Amino acid sequence: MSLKHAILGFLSVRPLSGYDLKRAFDHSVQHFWPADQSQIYRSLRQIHEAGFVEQEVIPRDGKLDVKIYHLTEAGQSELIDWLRTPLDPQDNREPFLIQLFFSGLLRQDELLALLKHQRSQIDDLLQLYRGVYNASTREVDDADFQRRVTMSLLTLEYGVRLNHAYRGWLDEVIQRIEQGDWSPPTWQNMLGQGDADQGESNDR
Amino acid sequence: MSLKHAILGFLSVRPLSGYDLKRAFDHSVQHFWPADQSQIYRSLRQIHEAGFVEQEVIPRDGKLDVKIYHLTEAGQSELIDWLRTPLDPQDNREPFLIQLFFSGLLRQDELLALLKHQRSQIDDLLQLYRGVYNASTREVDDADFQRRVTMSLLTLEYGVRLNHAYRGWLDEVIQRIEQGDWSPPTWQNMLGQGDADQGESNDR
DNA sequence: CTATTTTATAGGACGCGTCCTATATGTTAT
DNA sequence: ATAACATATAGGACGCGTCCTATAAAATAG
Repeated sequence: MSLKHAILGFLSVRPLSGYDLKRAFDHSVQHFWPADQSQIYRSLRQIHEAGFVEQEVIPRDGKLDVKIYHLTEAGQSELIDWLRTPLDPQDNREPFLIQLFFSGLLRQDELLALLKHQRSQIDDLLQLYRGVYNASTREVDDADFQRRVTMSLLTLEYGVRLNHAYRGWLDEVIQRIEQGDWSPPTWQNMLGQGDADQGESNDR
Repeated sequence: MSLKHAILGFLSVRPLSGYDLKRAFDHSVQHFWPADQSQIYRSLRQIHEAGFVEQEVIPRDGKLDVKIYHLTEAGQSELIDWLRTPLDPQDNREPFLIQLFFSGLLRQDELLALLKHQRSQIDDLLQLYRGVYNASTREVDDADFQRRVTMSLLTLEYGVRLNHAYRGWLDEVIQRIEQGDWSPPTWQNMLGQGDADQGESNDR
């Protein structure tokens, strides 16, 4: 259900067409929420039917009309309601884990090739993130815009942190398998290398 | 496409019914690949039509037949082929990031409440994982079984590592927002607190 | 000058996943 | 004794997402 709300989020800044929205997605949240063009238009239609946006139709001779979507009050409050709603965390299906889980059917060198390929993929992603970071830290204007840039960087940081952790895990798995170490990891091992923090300070 | 291959994976160990498969999923890979009962049966039908499994039909008076699925040679090689195929990493859509991204419409205390709720959810998950870990380290029999337990623990370790990183990131975001610090994080910040490793050793 | 890209919207087909419901019997809880 | 759960399979409806295709004109690249 997040795509519709992300659209409302963008429209809360200023009115946009479906095409504008596609670009907005591609330029800001694409890293953690890629949006399909078709899906945007379909969602827009549903959002419109629900009364969360109004269409400003701009005719173009011969071609299909351009439709600029304006957030209504109902849309604004729907968005804010959703923003306030705690979501339960997603189960992040990672197909690679299925491969690893059933990799008993592979030879050790095949498994290692798979793991190393995965690691290089993560490295590529991490480098891509770094590029995004470098690009985004160049222009900072007013305070409101600054806040938005920071938000953007926080979500980017999420991506970097998680992929960095992924990379670290892959490294250790590769090391263990290369050394033929099939002993089960300890819980301390699981939390990360030198980390002695037990995380027993749940303040809630 | 991973569900079908996961099913083939389970069937490569021993023939199972749809019902058995559902239990197998729930007891071993549920943490990173929850499987819907209906979806399992549907996939089983498709896998059967593709010739990757054979049905052993066991009639039950009045009730629907029990069908035990046996992996065929075609199925075995399909599985091994897939296991050898490098997959590109998934984009892990995390709805919470959308909320954070558009949280400019919330008051600071509302944002903090959201963040802390998320953190407690992660803590719950982490504790659940710890329970799974404790349960799985109790029984270790033969060497082949040991290998499977270790595989299981490696995937669990993946979950622990990533959620641990998630938690750490949340903690820092909470801290920054509580201190009203809206300055953009540095790249060093992004890679994790005291971590000076630049990860420039891409051997591929 | 031609080919591609950009601007702009939208439908079709299909895959995967979730939730709900139906059917039917035996076995445990309360 | 009755309610709930386990065993076992399967269809319907629906949502979200992806990929492909159509249409059409202007702008830009080679």
